[in-house]
Amino acid sequence: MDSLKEMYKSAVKESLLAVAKENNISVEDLNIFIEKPPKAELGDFAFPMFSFAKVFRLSPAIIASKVAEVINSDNSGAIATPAGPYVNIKIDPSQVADGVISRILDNVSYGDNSIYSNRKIMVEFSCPNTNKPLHLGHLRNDCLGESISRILKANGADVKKVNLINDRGIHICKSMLAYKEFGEGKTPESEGVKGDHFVGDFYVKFAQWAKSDESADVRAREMLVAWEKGDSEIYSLWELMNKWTVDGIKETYKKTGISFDTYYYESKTYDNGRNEVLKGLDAGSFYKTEDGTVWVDLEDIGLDKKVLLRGDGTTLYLTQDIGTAVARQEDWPFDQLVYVVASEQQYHFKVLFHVLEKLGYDWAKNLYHLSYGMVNLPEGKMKSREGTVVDADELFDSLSRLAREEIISKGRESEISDLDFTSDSIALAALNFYLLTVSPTKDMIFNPKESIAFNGATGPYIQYMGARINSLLSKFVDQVEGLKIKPEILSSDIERTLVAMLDEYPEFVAESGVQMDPSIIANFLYDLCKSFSRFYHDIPILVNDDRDAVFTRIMLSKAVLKVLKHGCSLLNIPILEKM
RNA sequence: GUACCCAUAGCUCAGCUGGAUAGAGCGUUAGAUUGCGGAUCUAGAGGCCGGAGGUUCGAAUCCUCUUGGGUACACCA
Repeated sequence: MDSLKEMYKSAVKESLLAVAKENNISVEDLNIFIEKPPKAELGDFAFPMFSFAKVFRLSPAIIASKVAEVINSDNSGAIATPAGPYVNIKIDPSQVADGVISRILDNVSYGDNSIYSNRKIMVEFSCPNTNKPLHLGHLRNDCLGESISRILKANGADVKKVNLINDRGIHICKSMLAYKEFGEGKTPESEGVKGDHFVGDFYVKFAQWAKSDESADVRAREMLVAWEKGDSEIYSLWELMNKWTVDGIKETYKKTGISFDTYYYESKTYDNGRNEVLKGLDAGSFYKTEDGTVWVDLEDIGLDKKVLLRGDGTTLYLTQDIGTAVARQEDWPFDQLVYVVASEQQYHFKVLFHVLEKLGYDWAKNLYHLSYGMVNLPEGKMKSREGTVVDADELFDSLSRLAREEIISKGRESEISDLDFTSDSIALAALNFYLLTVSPTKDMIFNPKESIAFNGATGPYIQYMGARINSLLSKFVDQVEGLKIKPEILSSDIERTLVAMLDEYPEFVAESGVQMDPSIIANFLYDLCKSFSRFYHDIPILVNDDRDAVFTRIMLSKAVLKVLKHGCSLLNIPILEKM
C-alpha cells in the first residue's frame, strides 16, 4: 500500500488532469509539489498551484478551488480545502487511520526499505591513534559512523563497518620511550588505570620531558627507525602498549554502543601501499626525483605535487591509505566505501581518490568522504596544549552520574531494577542525540551542561516519551478480544498529525540514507515525541467508557512507540521501559 | 596567496529539489496537574535569515560580488 502522501499526490494529479480536460488544455507532465501547511488545522498536506497557472491560463486560486472540488467528489479518504493558491488536504482518519496503524503494527520492520538492496557499502570510522584515549571529537565520529551504518542498513544495504587502527608512527614511539624512561615496569593492571589512559599519560609525560630535553625527540625518531627494522625488544613493547590502548578504547566502544565488523591496522597495510605506489611508478603514473622520492603530479585536478614515498623508501600517511583501500576492495569488493573523517582532511581524500584512480582502479569513483565539522566548546576550541580536550570516558561517566542523581532525586530509584544500566543508557541518549541532531557538515558547539539537560530537545526527553508509552501500554490490561480500532475517533488535529507523521516516517529513513545525515531522523523523532506529548497531555487515553476508543488510542500509541524504537535504534539511542 | 566549508531570535540549532504570517530548544514572562510518569504541556515577548546586486509572479533557499569566521594547501598523522 502506498503512503498517504503518494495517494494524495496522485489524487491531486488526477484532479488537475480532469480540470485540464474540462478546459480543453493538453498537459504533459505535471510536477506535483507537496508541502506542509503552516498550521495543523488547515490540513496535513498542502499543494501549491502556482506553477500550473501558466499552462492552465487560470489563476492559482481558481485552479485550487476546482481541484479541491474534484477531489471532494471522489470518495478518496481526503478532505480538500482550497486556500488561496493552495489546495490543503486533511486526511480523513475514519478512512485511513486504521490502515496506517495496522501497516505499522503488522510489519516487523516498518521504516526499513530497499533502496540500497544488493549494494555493498563499507563504512570506515573512528580510526584512533594508539597513543592516547578517545576525546569528544572521536565521539562525534563514532556516533556518526555507527548511525550512518545503521541507516544504510535500514535502507537495504549490505553494510560492513571497519576501523583502522593507527598503530604505527612517531606518536606511539613517544609513549613507548616515555614508558621506558619513567614507567618503572608499571602496568594498567598494577595501577588500576584503563589501558588507553595509562598509555596516554606517558604521551603527556613525553611532551613535558621533550620541552626540557632536546634529546627526547631525537631518541623517539631513532626508535621509529628501529621499529621499522624490526628490533625485537622495541617490537614487543610496541605490541604490549598497543594492546593496552586498544583494549581500553574497545571498552569505550562497548560502553557507547559502537562496534566493528573488521579491524584494519596501519602496521599491516602500509607495506601494501608502498607496493601500489611502486606499481604506479612502473606504469608511469608517478615520477621519481634524483633523491629517490616518488611524487604524483596533481595538476589535472588543479592541485600541486605530492610525495608518495620518501627517498629512503619509507611510507607516508597517504601511502598507507592507498594500501588499505586496495586491501579492502580485495577483502570485500564493495560498491561504495564511505570514509567518516573530519572536514580538515578534505584535501587528503581528494588526493587519495585521485591517486587510486591514477593507479587504474575503477572503483576509486565509489569512494566517498563523509566530511563532518569540528566539535568546539562554549569556551572555544579544544586545544591539547591548553588541556581543554574533553576526554570521552570522563564525559560519559559524568553524564551517567548526573543521570543517576536525577533518578534518585526524582525518587524513582525503587522503580528501576538496574541503576547503572539505566543511567548509562540515559547518558548515551544524551550524548548521541546532542551530537547527531546537528547536520554533519557543520561545525558545532558541544555544551556539556545542555547535553545533560533533561528537558528540551534532548535524548532523555525522547527516552522519557518512550518510557511513558511503555508505562501506558502496561496499564492497558484489558482483554483485547472483541475490541476494535475505531478510526473515526482520531479526529482531533493532534491525532491526525500523529497518523500523518507515522505514515511519513519511512521517507525520513530513506532521505537520511541518501543524504547520509542522521540529523534528519533525530529531528523527526523529536517532532514525533513533541506531538505525542501533546496528544498525551490533551486527551485522556485510558480513561474512557468507550473501550474501543481506549483500544484505538492504545494502538496509536503502540505505533508511535514502534516508530520511536526503530528511529532510536538508528541513532544508537536506547529506549527504556522505565527510567 | 589559492581552494573548500559556514553565516537564520540573546545562546544552540532546524528550514535550503524557490512558494502561505521564517520554526524549535535553552533562557525569559505568564499560565495548566481530581487524567494515564510535571523529566510534561500551553501562551507571550524576541528576526531587514551577514551585506549588496541579479534571476523570478514569488528568494532564507538559486546566481554574482562583498564582509566576517573556520579549515586545508608537510618527505606529520
